[in-house]
Amino acid sequence: MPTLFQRVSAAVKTIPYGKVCTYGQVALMAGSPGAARQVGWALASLPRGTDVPWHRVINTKGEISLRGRMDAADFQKELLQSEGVVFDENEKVDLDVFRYFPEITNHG
DNA sequence: GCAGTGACTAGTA
DNA sequence: ATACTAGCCACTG
Repeated sequence: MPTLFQRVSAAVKTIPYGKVCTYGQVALMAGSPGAARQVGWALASLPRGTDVPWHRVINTKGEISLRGRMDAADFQKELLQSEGVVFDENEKVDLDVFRYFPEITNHG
């Protein structure tokens, strides 16, 4: 059984280019619905230059949630914009357009 | 084991 | 819309 860190990493890697996902959604993908906080912990624990597209993970409000890491938040925003993600004047993402659901169903 | 903390989320006022 | 509260799970001291 891989660690949460590994599961989160794998889940985030499934987010395609130009799409974003919420912490809760990633937690669900990782097999721990409700463990959105742990997703943040796992992403914060990611190394620099990782293969994990951590920047495609935002909160349920469509905002970049990085607390105490505004520099990283700006970096994430730039990365997303680089992928074609558009931000509101409030620096929010239109989740209705960008939120990505990788066939998360309970019947499987 | 207990208490504190955290890149979260949903509910209530 | 903002502020406060409760729940969540894993790491750290």
